[in-house]
Amino acid sequence: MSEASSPDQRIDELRRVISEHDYRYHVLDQPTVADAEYDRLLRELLALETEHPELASADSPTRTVGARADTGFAQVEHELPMLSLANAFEQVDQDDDDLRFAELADFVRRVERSLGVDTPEFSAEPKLDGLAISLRYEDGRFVRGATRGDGSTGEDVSANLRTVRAIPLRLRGDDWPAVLEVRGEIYMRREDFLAFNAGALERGERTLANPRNGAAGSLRQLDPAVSASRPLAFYAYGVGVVRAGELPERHSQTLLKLREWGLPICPEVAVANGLDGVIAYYRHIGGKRDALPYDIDGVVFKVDRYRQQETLGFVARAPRWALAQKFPAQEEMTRLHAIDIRIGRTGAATPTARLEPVHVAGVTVTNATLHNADQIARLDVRIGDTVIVRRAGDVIPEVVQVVLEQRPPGTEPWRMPERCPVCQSQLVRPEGEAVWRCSGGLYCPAQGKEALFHFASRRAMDIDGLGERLIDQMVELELVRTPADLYALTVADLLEMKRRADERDGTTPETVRQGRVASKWAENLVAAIDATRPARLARFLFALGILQIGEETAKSLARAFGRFQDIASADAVLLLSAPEVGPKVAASVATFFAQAHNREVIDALFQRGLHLVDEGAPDPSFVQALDTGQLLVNAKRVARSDGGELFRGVGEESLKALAAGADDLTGLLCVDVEALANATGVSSSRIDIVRAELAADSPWQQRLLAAQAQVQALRERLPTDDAAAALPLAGQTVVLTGTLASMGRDQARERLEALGAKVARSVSKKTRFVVAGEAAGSKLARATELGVDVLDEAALLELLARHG
DNA sequence: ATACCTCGAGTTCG
DNA sequence: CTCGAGGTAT
Repeated sequence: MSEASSPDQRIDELRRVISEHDYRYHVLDQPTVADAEYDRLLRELLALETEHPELASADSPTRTVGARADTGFAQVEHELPMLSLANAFEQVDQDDDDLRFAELADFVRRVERSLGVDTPEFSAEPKLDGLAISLRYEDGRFVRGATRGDGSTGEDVSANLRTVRAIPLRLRGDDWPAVLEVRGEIYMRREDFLAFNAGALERGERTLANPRNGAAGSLRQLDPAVSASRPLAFYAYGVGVVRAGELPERHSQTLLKLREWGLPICPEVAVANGLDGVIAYYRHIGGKRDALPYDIDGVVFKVDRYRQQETLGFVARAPRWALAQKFPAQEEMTRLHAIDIRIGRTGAATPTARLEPVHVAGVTVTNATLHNADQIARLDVRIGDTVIVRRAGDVIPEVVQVVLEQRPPGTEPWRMPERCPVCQSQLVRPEGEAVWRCSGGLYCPAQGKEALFHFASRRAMDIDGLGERLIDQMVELELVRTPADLYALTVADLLEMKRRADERDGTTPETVRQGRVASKWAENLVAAIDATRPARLARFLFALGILQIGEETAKSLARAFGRFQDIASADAVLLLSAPEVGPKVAASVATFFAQAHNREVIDALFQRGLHLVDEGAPDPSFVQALDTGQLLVNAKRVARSDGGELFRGVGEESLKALAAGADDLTGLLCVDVEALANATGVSSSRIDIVRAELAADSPWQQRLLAAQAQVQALRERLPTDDAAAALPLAGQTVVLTGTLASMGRDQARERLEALGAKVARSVSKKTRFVVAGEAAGSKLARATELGVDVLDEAALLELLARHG
């Protein structure tokens, strides 16, 4: 590169070199210069062009941004319409390939029959999730680019397309047709999309919803400078109008030609033979879908030979020689019609989006959770919005984002209603919590129903046949209000209820019209309820639906106390010492049993024959830890969580030392301060504080004395012989994942728990081992990652057998 | 105080 | 499965 060259020579040379680098980067995917060097060349060219405006050129690789379009885009009629492809969907839940790919198989068979060919050849390529465009080249120069529009008329977005580096402004070589229309897809690489959004977030600008929207939105910018700032990419996948004889005989060869001319072609394109070939290709691309640097929504198959394409022709507007085989979509856009409030068992008010039905990942989605009011505010979801719905990870649909461009005018931010939609009670949000709750409690039918449903559910009392519909009817016809009412039901009650429900709904079942009465279901239900009368303590505790008490905590309480009555009457100060129980949980339990209406329901249950079959002795280590010192410590924690303060300035160590020095509470109240101070090393001023707060008829004195009596009662119930052999898996945490052939997960869990193991839900480094069945997923991966032992089903069975 | 680790609770569709 | 929050270990 000579220093002496004139500006126009240097400009020519730079343009040539930069174009070559663009080609190597975008088409060959083999860059030969570092980004910095490329940028330097580009800057030099830009400087020269600015300095010598007379040497400017529309197809300079600087892609100097064109003028802003004020009035929108000109309409462009496509000389040859841009086709839409027939879509085929994989039938999920089908093992047989012929059924899974029924539409694809039909397509291939139709092609075979029409052509009289045995194994037709298809050009196969991924279907990029972007925006289809058409580029027009005249004498090798880019003259115009347009969106697909409705297929026959699109919008002229030439100025924006000129800023896309992957689109050549001049074709390479010299054997191109005088007029060439290239069809292809504008898209955004995932990586570029993420980087762009990260940058936008930093600059406080609006982020793009997803790569597809990013590509489409960027092209429709009136100001090309905005397009230029977006990381757009392009792949060509076909041609529009060309004169006969100017192209090869096959589509796949045309793509190679386009590549020679400098147009980027997706490297995944291939030729597939017959049905087996196209299915294999679909699988191949599906398998590397996540590894591809861009989003795709399927693959496209086109009959490769143009001659054969002509024979097949068109149906309506879709070619009979091409088919798009779609992957199950992971994200879709749809309209949000309304936001409903659901009231859960605990009164939690959960907003739910009611959506225009849309296919996502193989199912039709009509509802999606919005979690809570904060989430709605964060997304700024409004009624009437177009939203993007995703089935994340597994199954549960969620609203990911609002498409602001499509927001109808006149919308307002959504607000949580003031009253419960079911019982009209005030909705309140406890301080520091994210959820709003209906304050109606059991008065609220929604909460009552949910409480009943929970009571009857499989993991609680497991009342077979008592489902949501039946509970709805029972509550609405005022047959049942609380779980206790279930145990008073008779077959006659149920039949009467059914009759009234049918009457109310105006439905008369076939059996009634025939003058018969179907009563089997009612007999079964009464029997199912009766079967739950002998109940297990932990399940019953869980079934009561105490806030914060799930299965695990219920088990922990059951094990620690051994007897229902001792839990129901326990002070929070005792509860706090049970494993996994802290101040919040302890308060929740104590409050529940302090409520008169809860006690009434429980009494009624016992009166109607419910009894606990597995009550036993309390857990020795739990009871032993509950000495006077621990009671004082617990009292201090309980007081603090109530927002108060007890034994201010006296630490836990000091409290324990004092209790130890004074034997018990009574001793602590009577003993000589000086002597105690000497014996324990706790300052007499601290002892005074403790004693002042435990003064006669102070509430805490009453309470702690009662608590001490409760502990004493537990002590008396401790097992006399300590021969209770240690369980083989005591203290070990294990995790189950995947499907076991020989037993259900619940059964495996019970058997492991019977050996003393704790069966947790997630894997951590504290997990002793993971049992991995068939189709184990992320938990197995995590176990491997953390180096946790993994047992297969055979090893589990062996372990269970070894320990009886 | 902080960093895990678990649990509780709510969730959709067929 | 995910989120939030409670509990415990450090």
